[in-house]
Amino acid sequence: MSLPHAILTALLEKPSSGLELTRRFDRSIGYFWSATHQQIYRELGRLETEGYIRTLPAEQPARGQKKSYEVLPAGRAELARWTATAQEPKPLRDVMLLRLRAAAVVGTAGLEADLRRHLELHQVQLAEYEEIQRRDFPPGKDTPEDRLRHLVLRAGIDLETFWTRWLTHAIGELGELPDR
Amino acid sequence: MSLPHAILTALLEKPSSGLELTRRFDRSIGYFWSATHQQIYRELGRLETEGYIRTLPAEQPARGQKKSYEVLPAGRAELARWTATAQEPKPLRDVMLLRLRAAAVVGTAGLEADLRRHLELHQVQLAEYEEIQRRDFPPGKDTPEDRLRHLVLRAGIDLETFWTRWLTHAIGELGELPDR
DNA sequence: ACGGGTTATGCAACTAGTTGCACAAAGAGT
DNA sequence: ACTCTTTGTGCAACTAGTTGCATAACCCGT
Repeated sequence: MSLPHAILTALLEKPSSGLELTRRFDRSIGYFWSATHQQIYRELGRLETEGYIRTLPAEQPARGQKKSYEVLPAGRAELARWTATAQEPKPLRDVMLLRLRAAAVVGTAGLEADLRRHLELHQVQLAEYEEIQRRDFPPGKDTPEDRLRHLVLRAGIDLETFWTRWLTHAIGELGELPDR
Repeated sequence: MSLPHAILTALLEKPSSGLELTRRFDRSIGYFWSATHQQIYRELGRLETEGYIRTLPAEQPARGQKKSYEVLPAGRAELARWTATAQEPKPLRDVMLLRLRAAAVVGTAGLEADLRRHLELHQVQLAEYEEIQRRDFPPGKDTPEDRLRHLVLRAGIDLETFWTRWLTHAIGELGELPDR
């Protein structure tokens, strides 16, 4: 149950409309907590009725009818509470690993092509993260906020590095196996 | 939609009853695809009506009434088809990363303790994987099946290694930050 | 033979996330 | 003026996973 908290975080970083949030959930926050616009609109509605957020007084009343939201004190308190609450790490759940395990019993036919495709996707993602790191975290930037956000980015970089290495290794192993 | 395929894989490795499957989903397969017994029983029912598995002719008819299932040819074919089908990697979704990002706006109070707790959990998991590696994959074992399963285990080991390193680093960074 | 734990199976309700579609307004091209 | 695309908002239905509970049999000590 973390989507509301992801939205509160995003809105605290910058008050936004539903669509703006959707855009930011396609990058930035979305890199580790993705959400579709439908989820976001639904959740904005809930957060509003719970008194955690409110619509910003519209500058142009109902013209292009873009509704912007901001976080209320209760919302900030709830986010702080949630952040400090212990949570269980959710167990790994990965389809590719399952497919490899299945391949051990039904054969590896068709697997290698998709391993290569995934490798490329992860390489692209890694490059994107590294670009963000260059752009947003040059040596000087280290306010506490920067450090925390950089930490999160580094997790992304290290994870993508892990996947590219592992997939490269897996493709190598698969090549040595007799086809079945 | 991978649970049925996880079950087919498990049943091909060894025909089992619902409870035996549940046990194996607490280790082994469960390390990368977890499931509760309720999910498993429900799915066994579906797989049976679809003609992918069948109950083994009971040795003692309805005594302790333990029902064992085995995979039918159609089930094996379906698993092979699924294994060869390209799939999109699902985007990362991690609560701890989200909490760090939230901490950048509402403060880090209460975070460090849970980071330490997670570090310990990941260290335990890593040790468990390494034990399995020692036990199940000594140098000689390298039939194709072994190599594939070892590959999966290594992904687990490398992932846990990543998390322990990253969490250690994160705890260090947090220590340097002024409390808020 | 009786109460208490363990083994084994399963239903029902709930929650979170996904998919598919709908609709209205604004701007852009003809 | 009039279709066409884009922007922005949102509902409804579906799917997968989780939680809570129910049931029955067997096993064990008293």
